[in-house]
Amino acid sequence: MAKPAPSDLPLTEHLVYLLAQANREVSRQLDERLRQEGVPVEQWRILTILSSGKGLSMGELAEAVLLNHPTLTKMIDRMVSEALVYRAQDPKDRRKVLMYLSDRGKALAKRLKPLAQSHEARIIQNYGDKSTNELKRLLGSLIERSTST
Amino acid sequence: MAKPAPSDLPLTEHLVYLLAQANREVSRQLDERLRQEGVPVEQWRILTILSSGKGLSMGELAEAVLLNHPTLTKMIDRMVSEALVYRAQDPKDRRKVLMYLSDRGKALAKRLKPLAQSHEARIIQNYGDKSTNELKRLLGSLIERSTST
DNA sequence: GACAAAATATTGAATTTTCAACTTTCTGCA
DNA sequence: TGCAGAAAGTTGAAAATTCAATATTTTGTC
Repeated sequence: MAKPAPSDLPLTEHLVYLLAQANREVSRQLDERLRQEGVPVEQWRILTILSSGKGLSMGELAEAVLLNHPTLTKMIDRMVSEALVYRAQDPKDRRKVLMYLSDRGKALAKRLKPLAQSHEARIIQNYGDKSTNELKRLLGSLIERSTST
Repeated sequence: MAKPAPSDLPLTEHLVYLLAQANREVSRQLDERLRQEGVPVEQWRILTILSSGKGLSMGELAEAVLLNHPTLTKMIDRMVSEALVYRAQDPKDRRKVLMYLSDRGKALAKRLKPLAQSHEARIIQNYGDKSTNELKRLLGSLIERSTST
């Protein structure tokens, strides 16, 4: 038998472990860059997604930035107190809160963009354009299958 | 130009985002299974890696299970109080602490094994053997490049 | 139209994680 | 040998996250 039975899979060969390890490492590298602006990766995601200018509800935002609702609420509280974002009530559905970037938030998002860009570029440079794209493709389709089922 | 400049990359196409998303989703699925034994994913990693029987120092363990030192110390404190693991001083280097599984820990690790195995099997079943292996290969080599530089 | 159930977001308490500082032991070198 | 600095692990306080419970608004149904 060439491959060990799945039950004998060492920790480091589980997909769930490899994903955690790769995520940790790559996030840490981005974090290092963002640190010069004092922004954690989660806030970078929030700032980036809100950059489109379209107001997002807390629910949509939580989903998009991969945070649970209460965690997001508190992170947004912090960002509001730093005047990076603001809340507005959705006129169509008054249960909803729509989030927008303030001018300060927009300016910060703009400063962050080249940092994230150079991070991505560095990965591509080290790892290869082809591998990177193939990896992204596989991750995308894994996510698609996972979140639907 | 077929591809947008990297600076225009939407959030969801950044590698760092795709990794976070895939990790979150796959970890959540494993977590669901482990929940029946009341074990968080991090403790599953600890129990699994210590299953070999070889004592690991806190430093080695932290590295292996992707946790910072103080976080690991406190998680081990909890596991010690549940009598799943125990500490022993390394006779070769008295600064070091070697961690081992107790009988209770070994029994728990044994019960967890099929849960993790069936999780992995389910991914392979949904996603395909070929894609899964290719994804693992790419993640492995990304990690290799990332952690060395 | 009224009311039960669902959807949205927040809150407060408890748990967990992180950061910086500390203790102990070991290593290298004068 | 003795001592300065490095390595390993822990600790306490502060910060962040999570869970369960709550408040408000909307939806669907009779």
